[in-house]
This record gives sequence, C-alpha cells and structure tokens, in this order.
Amino acid sequence: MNELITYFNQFNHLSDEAIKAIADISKPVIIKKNQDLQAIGHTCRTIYFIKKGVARIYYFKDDIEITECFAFENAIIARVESLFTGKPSRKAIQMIEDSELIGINSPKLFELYNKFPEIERLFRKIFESAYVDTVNRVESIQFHSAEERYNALLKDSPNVLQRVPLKYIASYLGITQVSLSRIRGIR
Amino acid sequence: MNELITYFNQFNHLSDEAIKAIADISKPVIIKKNQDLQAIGHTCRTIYFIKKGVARIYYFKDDIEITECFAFENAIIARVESLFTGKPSRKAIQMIEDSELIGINSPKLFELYNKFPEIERLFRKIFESAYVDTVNRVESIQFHSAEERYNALLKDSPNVLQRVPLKYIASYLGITQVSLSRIRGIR
DNA sequence: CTGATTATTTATCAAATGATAAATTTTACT
DNA sequence: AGTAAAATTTATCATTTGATAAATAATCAG
Repeated sequence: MNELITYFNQFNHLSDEAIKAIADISKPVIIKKNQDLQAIGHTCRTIYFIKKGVARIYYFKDDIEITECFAFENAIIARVESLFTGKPSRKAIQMIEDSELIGINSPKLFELYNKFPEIERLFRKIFESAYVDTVNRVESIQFHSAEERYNALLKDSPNVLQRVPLKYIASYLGITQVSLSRIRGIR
Repeated sequence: MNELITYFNQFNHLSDEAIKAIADISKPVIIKKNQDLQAIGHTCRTIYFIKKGVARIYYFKDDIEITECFAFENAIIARVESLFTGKPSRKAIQMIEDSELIGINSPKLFELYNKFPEIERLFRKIFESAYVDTVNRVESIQFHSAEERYNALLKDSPNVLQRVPLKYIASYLGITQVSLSRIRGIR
C-alpha cells in the first residue's frame, strides 16, 4: 500500500483511519502480460492502481481494435465512462507487461465518501486531474497531423516506445500501423 | 437562480442553506453576441451557468482559431484546465448569441467545499459527468472520418447548425471550413 | 534451437483532406 | 433598401493518410 499512499499524498493527505478504510476495500492483483484485467461488457466496479506494469484501455470499432489510452506505474486506471454512469463498458483494460496492481472496490469506495469527506475530496482531485489530462488529449488530437501527434507522444512519454508495441501506439494516435511505420521511417 | 437549482438537482439535492451560500457567491452576467466572456491569458476564476445563449471555448494554434467545445442553455461552462490547475488559460470563452449567465466565483466555491460537503459532492458529480463527456469526445475524434464526425454532431445536437456558424463547427470537428462545406455538399 | 506466429516495414495505388483562390450567399449596419 | 463585410460554397491541385499486399524482422512455444 505504500506506493498507493504516496500517490494519494500528491492530491490530498488522508488520516490513518481513512487509509485503513481504503485498505479494507482494496486487494492486490497479479496479472500476466497480455491478459485482460477487465473484459468488454462488464460494468466497471474496480479502480486500479498500477504498482508495476503497463496498462491500456481498448475497444473495437468495426472489428478494428483501438487503444484509447495507456497507463504506467504509479497511476490510476479505470473505465470512467462506466465507473461514473454504472453502465456496462464497451472497453477493456489489458496489461501489456506482467503486472502488479491494487484493485479498489468502487461501490464500497463511494460508500466511504459518506463517512470520510477526505476520501471523497481525494478522489475528486484525482479525477479532476485526469479530466484535465483528457481535455489536453482532445486538444492534441483535434488539429495536429499524425506526425505531430507522434512527436508529441515521444516527448511526453519517451518510454512508451520501449514498452508498448507500435500497433497499439498507432491506434492511440488515430492512424493505422502502416501510417505510423511510414512516419517513423522518415527520420 | 431557479434554473440553476433545477440543474443542480439533476446531480445532488442541496439544503436551503447550501443554496443560499452558492447564491451569495454568484452574480448574473449579461453579455452581447460575439463578445468574449473570458479572455485568453486569464486564470479561470468563474464557473458559468448558461441561462440563455450559446457559448464556445476557443484557442489559437499557429494563428488559426480552433473551437474546443460548445455549450447551450442549462449547462455549465468553464476552462477546466485552468480552473483545476490555477494556471492561466490559453483559451477564451465567447458567447455566440446575446446571452444571460450566472457566474459562480470558483475560489469562493472551493472554500464552501469545506463547510458544505454536499456542495463538494454536487460539483464532484457535475465534473465527473463532464469528464465522461470528454472521454466520449476523444473516442469520437480518434478514429472517425470527418463525415462521420459531422453526422454524429448533427445527431447529437441537431440545433447546433441553426445556432452556430459553420466556421466554428469546422474547427470543432478538426477540419477546415472548406472541407466541411464539401462534406455538406455531398448530400 | 527451430519453425510458426506475430509485429513491423516497404511499396503501390486510391481516397480523404488541406491550401489557395474565386464566386456566391448571407448578414450587419446605416 | 443599399452597401460593405463576413460566411459559405465551389473549383483546382497538392499532401496526407488509408487499403492492400508482400517482404522482413522479432517473438514465442515446444
């Protein structure tokens, strides 16, 4: 839990009691490379913290697999469009490497919000921050060429290339594998 | 304030005391068509509720103006990447029609969170919902053709066409005015 | 280690979109 | 209503990206 508490402290300090309450609704998850952590069609009821490994959220559009986002160590990952609406998700979470996570039961977490305003505040801030990231992502894909998007990704997370297959990066950038290969070939 | 309270009730019911506290930090704003409600470079310190009118958030990329989003009656609008970070915004909010709004002072609102957990909860839910909308927007622009995005917009908000100039719609869709005109011409 | 599978690159041609310019339509202002 | 300004459409050509196929490289299972 130590990494998780350090992560929380970036947003909001918690009392020992609150930390214990979260620990009580959390459990470790070990998962192998290329396994789905959460399957398509299930309603999101777990918020994951990544201790080790790389995750991606993906979905299908016309039989083509599209990667929505990546997440690395010391970050939270969840399919928020299901988490916050209670509807089944059309998306899956897959671990790209052998991974260790902490799963936090979200219905129980939302219950804790009533007893611990500090926990509600913590997750409010976590998701506000994630919301800002998503707004910035809209900007990055709205009016930039594929090459600009690729270069921005390299600048933003240079380790992506070492850890994530190009086919996933391509759809994340909104282009085909072949186009990405062409862009990379230019330099 | 009545419209605003109705809007709030969609997310979380407030006590009379909490409503009064929000009313005390809010004030009406009347603004003419095509005026900027908030200018580029200012830090966002007001969350607006639109009673009447249409808003858009825009910014410049290489001297080209890009529309990030639209907002209509009975919705909140704010430049969240500035609201939640405290940094100056590179974006502006403009009203596309003669408009009436309610401006809520955000630093004072965030103060109220300490006294009224119900207000913190309300805005948590409001922004969680906006976050989900933004995640869905990423999906819509990530791997759809310009024509698909245009048709999706028409389906989603058919009144956009009547109330928003096409030049704004074009950059919102991530294409040039000329391309949009061509897409529209096909039918 | 070896063969099979998967990932990536390269090549070619087609389709979509951008850039620019000009024509037309709409809107705004007096 | 009449004029100027702004918005939209149309046309042409250039560039980017997609689709498909094939070649090469990397990874994985036995």
